[in-house]
Amino acid sequence: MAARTPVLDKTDLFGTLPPELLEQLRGRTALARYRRGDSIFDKGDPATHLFVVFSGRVAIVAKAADGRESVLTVLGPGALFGEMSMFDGGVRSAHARALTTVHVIAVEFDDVREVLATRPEVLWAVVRILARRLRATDEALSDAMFLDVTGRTAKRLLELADGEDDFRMPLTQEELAGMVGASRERVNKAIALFVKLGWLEISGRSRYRIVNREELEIRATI
Amino acid sequence: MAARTPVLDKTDLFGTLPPELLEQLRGRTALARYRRGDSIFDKGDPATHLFVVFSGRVAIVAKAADGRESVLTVLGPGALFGEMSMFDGGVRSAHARALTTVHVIAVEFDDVREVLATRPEVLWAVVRILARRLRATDEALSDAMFLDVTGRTAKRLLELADGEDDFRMPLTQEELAGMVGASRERVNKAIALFVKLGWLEISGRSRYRIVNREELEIRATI
DNA sequence: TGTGAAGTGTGACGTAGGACACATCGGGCG
DNA sequence: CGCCCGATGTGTCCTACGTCACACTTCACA
Repeated sequence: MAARTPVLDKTDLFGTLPPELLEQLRGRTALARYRRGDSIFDKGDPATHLFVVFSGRVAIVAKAADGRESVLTVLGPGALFGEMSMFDGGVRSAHARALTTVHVIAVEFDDVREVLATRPEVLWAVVRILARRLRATDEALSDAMFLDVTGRTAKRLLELADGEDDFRMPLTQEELAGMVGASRERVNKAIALFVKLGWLEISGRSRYRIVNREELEIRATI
Repeated sequence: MAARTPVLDKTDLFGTLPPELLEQLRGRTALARYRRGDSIFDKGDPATHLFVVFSGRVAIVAKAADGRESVLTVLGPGALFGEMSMFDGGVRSAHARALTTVHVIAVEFDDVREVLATRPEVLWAVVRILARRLRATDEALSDAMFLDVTGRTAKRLLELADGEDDFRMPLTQEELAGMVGASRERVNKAIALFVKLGWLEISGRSRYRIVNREELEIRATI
């Protein structure tokens, strides 16, 4: 897996690093592989590494006492995760789980800290990442307050489509429901509605096609 | 208002600054005063300053298209706000409103950027602040998914009490409802329930007293 | 010290969405 | 190639919560 660097240096965090530092860091990374459903870390675990998704999809998940789950984000190649505990707690604040077969690059906190100590201006990248994420969460919170399940489902679908019209749904409806903050059945009915309205088409189990993006976007606003 | 520095240097952000830089910064700050209900900034406004609460309480508010409001946070003396747009957008992403008569210290982004350019390690403080806030928002999001209105009300009450048993409610029930993400009437009924159960006492319009913190905490978890 | 507007308390009723129960479908593995 | 299990689709019923409607309280200010 020698082609690891191209992913690392397209990362928001490490992309700004001067080549020699990036090279130094690369020498210390490890590549790990997980299958669908595997836990990468659990809430409460002591944290020592941050991760960059190399291939596949990872979900960050919060769990309620009674076992219900809420998917906070879905991450694809290039995305950084697990870095939060480097800055505050030291223990993981949520669960990370493989949604597909994934390869993740693991970097030790200490190695990153070393780089940050040498080049504190790299912290600008960290700050930008956190700020962006904070906005996203704030928006999700507003959505939870202001939109109904159908609206939230439309919104999450558009997010997962990621600008494409044809896309592969990386989540089961159960997991999507966790993201939307509703029951699986409700979300299913919302999707069925979009199909009936002719805004969305589904073929096979996970090939989705957005037919009327306009209307979906409007429904995601009201 | 010469006593401005003591507040500034107890701030997470500026507290770590070496005295001479703090002094330099202090010379460039402005103090502004707002009355209850005044807007400090609105969503979409171009942003040029960050603020530190000197006295009083400030609410950060999201607004829906139809006018409904959700209070994202309530901030007291020493709290930093309005700094987000320094790191990404450049426009304000939410509304800030005075809950009481407040004094805020305003600092120009450019002045802060200057300090950060000289001392990039101050960014550690920024990162810590953002990380903490991100956790808080993530938790609020989980709460919105997993807890019922009564549970969320209990939780927000405990937060607003801020560790004290006797406290002054800085919000109207309307605003508290915005924080909880429910209707004013429901929240009122939740509070009435806590009073009936003997967990809480209310005197006057806004003097609250937590009688049974234990039970409230349990109810805020289920 | 009285008065009104803003804030609070509480019931009646309607509805979005959760829980449950099942039918059906699809694709991965033997 | 077929079998089986997890994922999806859909109806029925029930509950938590929103909306509306109105009485009561507080306190700011005249």
